[in-house]
Amino acid sequence: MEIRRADKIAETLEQLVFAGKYRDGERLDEVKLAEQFCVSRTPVREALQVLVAAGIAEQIPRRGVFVRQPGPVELMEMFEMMAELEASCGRLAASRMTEQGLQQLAEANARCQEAITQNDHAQYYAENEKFHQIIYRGSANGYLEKQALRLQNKLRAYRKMQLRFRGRMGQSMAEHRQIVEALEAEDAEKVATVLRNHVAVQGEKFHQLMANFNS
Amino acid sequence: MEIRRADKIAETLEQLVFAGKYRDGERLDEVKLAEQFCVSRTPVREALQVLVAAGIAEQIPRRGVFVRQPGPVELMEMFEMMAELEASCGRLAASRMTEQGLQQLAEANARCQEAITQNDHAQYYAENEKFHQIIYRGSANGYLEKQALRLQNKLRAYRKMQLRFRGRMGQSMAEHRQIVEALEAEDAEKVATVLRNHVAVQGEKFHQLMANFNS
DNA sequence: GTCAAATTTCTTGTATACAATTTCTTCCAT
DNA sequence: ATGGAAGAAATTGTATACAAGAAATTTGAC
Repeated sequence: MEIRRADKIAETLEQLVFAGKYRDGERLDEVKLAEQFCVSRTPVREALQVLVAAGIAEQIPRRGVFVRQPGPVELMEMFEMMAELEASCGRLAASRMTEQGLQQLAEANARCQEAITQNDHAQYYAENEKFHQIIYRGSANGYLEKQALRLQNKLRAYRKMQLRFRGRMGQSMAEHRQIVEALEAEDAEKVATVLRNHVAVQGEKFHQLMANFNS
Repeated sequence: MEIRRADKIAETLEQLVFAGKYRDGERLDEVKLAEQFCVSRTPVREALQVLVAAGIAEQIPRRGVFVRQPGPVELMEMFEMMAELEASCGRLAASRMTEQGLQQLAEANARCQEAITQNDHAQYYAENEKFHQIIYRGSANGYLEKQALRLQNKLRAYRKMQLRFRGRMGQSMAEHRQIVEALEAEDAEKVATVLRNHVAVQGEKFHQLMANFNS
């Protein structure tokens, strides 16, 4: 798989954009990138098409493609949608999660806890993501799972910032336990509510402010 | 906008695939399409990239791109996600919908009713879609709105089948009124629940069957 | 000196040529 | 006949060449 150079370039560019290597509105020069990757313009152009289709960049005909970093409003919107998606996954998982899935959740939670006691942020992020991914999987809806994974990936860089707050990791763990309890009790509404709040955190109020401001 | 021939080709191909012009797994021949569209392979290839990125087709390196029509399982999954997205939109709209939005809903509903009395299916479909789109908009979350519109578009062809059942239009209208009432009462949970059931219809039970079957 | 029109340069979009790999066909041995 | 290897044909991926439009620069008029 992936003998195509264009795919590798697309992946690399995507990571670079997510890593904030390019500013919002910055033009992605085909010839420069071609030189940089030691290929012709053709595979570069195909890679750019992928970025455009993914909403990472915008194409203006006869002008070029420009990276599109989400502003604060769009970011809040994305977080809010993430919260809703997770709530949906949780609701469905409540009645569909297998015994095995619940066990995986417990294990992931244990590893989260361990990361906290060792104060290993990077490890916590990784295990926290896995915890949520298990819930996506638990929805037994492959399409929903895929969309949730996509958005989780898009928000990764920003989620890290948000979790730097003191004590957030500890509170997050407590919420994880609540989530697992609700899943074990198969209480769909509670799972959804707790998960939504867990992900949204301060997003809701911020967004309402924005919405009122715009309308 | 859209001076690029590749974009026009992508749009056309997308419509053709949605219209069921291509079977699942069918290969999209670059040279044939190039002839068909009277262009070289280059714009055709760019168009195919777009389809692949949109999940409409799949690319196997050095083999070609093949259309990927959703099977019954994936379709149910998509319908389920649509129901969840609509529920999310409705929940958020409950507290954010403007007076103007509510009025637009009433108008759309009136046009739906008129289409029913005239037994104009096509018109009903169109107005029904608008009704839901107003709710997406009402979520005051542009990102969520966009995703909802995307999925609505993807499911259009299949939704039409589903609504052919006798009496479905009438029941659908009754549910619409329930939704508007709940929105006016700003009862977020009720809006979400009614909308979810409105969209899901028979999907839930079918899917649980599948989920149990697979695990 | 400033503004505008024209020309030049640069960039994107498309066509074509070539390379690399896969698939199909043919031919031969068993 | 069947199975496999070798070669031919076809198809994708990439490079390069060309065309068309946009941006930049120059030139000229006032």
